[in-house]
Amino acid sequence: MSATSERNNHIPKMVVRRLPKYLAHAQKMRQAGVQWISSSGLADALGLTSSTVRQDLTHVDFSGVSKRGYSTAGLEAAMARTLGLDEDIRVAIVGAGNLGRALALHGEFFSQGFKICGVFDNNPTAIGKKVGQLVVQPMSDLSDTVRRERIDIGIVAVPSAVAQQVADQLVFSGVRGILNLTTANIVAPKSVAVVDARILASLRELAYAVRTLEPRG
Amino acid sequence: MSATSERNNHIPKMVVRRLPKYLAHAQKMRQAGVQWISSSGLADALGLTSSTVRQDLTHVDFSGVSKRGYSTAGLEAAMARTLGLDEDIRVAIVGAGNLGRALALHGEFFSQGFKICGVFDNNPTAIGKKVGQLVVQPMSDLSDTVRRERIDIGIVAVPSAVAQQVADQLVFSGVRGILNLTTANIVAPKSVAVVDARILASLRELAYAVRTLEPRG
DNA sequence: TAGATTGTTAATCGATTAACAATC
DNA sequence: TAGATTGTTAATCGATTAACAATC
Repeated sequence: MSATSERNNHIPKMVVRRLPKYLAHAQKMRQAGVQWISSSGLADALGLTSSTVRQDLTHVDFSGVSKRGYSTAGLEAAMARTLGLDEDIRVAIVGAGNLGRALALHGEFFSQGFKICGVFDNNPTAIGKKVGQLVVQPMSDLSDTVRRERIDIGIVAVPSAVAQQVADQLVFSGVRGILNLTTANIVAPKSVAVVDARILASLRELAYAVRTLEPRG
Repeated sequence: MSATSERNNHIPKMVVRRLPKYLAHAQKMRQAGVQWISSSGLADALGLTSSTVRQDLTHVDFSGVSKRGYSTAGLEAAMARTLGLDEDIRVAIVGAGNLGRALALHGEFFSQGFKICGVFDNNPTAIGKKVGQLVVQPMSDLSDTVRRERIDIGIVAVPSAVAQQVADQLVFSGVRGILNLTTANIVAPKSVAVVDARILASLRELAYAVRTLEPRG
């Protein structure tokens, strides 16, 4: 099966969620000078089984080598290619509060192929202020900037109460994916992908786990 | 089955992940003055099926009412109780960079029962600076503060390269849960729960979705 | 009462694991 | 070659959905 057809085929949701983990680990290993990693090496590092790893990698246009395992550089490249990270992904952040600014300034995104191309806010006191190299723009500029800068993804970093409204504006402006940092549930047309960052939900999950684990000694 | 035994029983992982969503929606509805919500109302709002909603709620010590549905206030309380949010959860943030500071200042956590009790960093230029009401403490203070302040959860907001090392210090200090904001995979003993916030992984998931959705027109 | 909605059981679907032949 | 490790098939496990009797 060719790379193209494999890439267009459906990859199961749970597999797509793990691909970024393989990418991060392959990158780390390669940078540490490690050239080969086995399915069980990956499994141990990521808390999976070697079976899951091998099964997952069948969905990707990349093969291991008997007796040696997977080339770290090859795996890294294959993951990046499959996830669509071989070209830069252009991102806009809506909301210039603490969280929005922190993400805009978070260097790791740059080094991982995400390019922050605009920061937007409706608050007059925020508009015009600098965030790193960028200047906070009013929401009325959103559509024009998304089109001009060919922005793919919008990050919603506003209060939950206005999250849906901001998402609607992002959809209208033509973004193709939305990262939701709020607790609100965002509804979007099927042509726009929505992923929840779930920071507060993760803390709540932890609160549950903390109470459920063996009781405090 | 009593509340206690139900709470101690295993709740499936996917169900625990959805409980925070029910909580957020029930809270929003109650605040909007809505008293009752049906399983299909919840399903529509959260992108689930009504079957999943009813099935999920069987794991919780709370019942709906025929013909009316679920009381928003009762649902909110049951979710908070089940997740262990009926008392405050005490949190420490390690890493006083952009992301760590943003989370420390993020008001929503306070209003949702998470109390930030300490911010730590190893960088001499960060130590002693104020973050909201708190003063950034050196890492050498971590253990004492975790014990004195009875901190339950540590948030890892440091560069990925030192994430495991920081997690080890948190485990040693006695936290019972870790929220990992880095791309590193954190390994901890079974007695400490680890949840990944997956911000970069979420962006990567979106990058995949964006390329896979109908091609750009 | 009649009708809407829950709680529960059974069926389906998808993800994970186990096992092993093929490979280098 | 011998042995380690992949790729793949089949079995198991868990999550979701469908269907409907019980309920108010």
